[in-house]
Amino acid sequence: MPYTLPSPPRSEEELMLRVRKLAGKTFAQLAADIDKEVPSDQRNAKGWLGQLVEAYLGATAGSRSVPDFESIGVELKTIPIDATGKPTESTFVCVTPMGEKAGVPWEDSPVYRKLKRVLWLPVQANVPMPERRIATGFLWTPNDEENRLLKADWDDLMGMVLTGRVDEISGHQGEVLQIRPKAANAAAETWGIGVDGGKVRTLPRGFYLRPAFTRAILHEHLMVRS
DNA sequence: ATCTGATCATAC
DNA sequence: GTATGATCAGAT
Repeated sequence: MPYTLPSPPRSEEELMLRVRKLAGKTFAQLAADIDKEVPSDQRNAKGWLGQLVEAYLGATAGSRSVPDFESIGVELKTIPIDATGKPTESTFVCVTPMGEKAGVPWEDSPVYRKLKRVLWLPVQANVPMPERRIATGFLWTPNDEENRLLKADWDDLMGMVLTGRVDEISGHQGEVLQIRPKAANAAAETWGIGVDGGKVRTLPRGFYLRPAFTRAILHEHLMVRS
């Protein structure tokens, strides 16, 4: 029986019913279910996996700046994990604000809002796309400690952005949250803040969660090895 | 083996 | 260019 693409979930419970149906499936199976083709070269289809899962679960946000499941305020994050359950990649959160929004307090920050309620969906990494399996997804809200760590990094990093030192930021900074390039290529430019407080052209960047942080989240919620 | 900086696709 | 979805690949 073919799977019909669902309307947006009306509750977290409804969403998690769909998530449970995904557990254990391969992307070959999932793609066949909803009549899509697995791309032959994932170097040219980096976002395909996430977009397929969005369609399957009834996400509607597209490229708009709203949660994937807008009506229930849930953000979907697929996360690649190796055979031991460790994330193999960092997790993109949002673009680093460098305009008027750069100075907002943590509770009003795009990082805080994005991570307020997340559906984590681990996906097997390091195997060909058709064979990659989806694991058990779970809902997450940062606990007090996680929130404290995130806020500390936000404050530190945005302090540099606000004082015109964005070009001095490297991916080494930040305990759980880092700032790295997020652009079509290294020649891309956006407006940032200069040392004199004026506007300067600079490379667009984004906030990413370090793998060690997401690994801890997975271990809190799932039974995984090492 | 891990991490940072760079990159790919698509919609608007 | 900005937003969404991420992974690639060279450096360490």
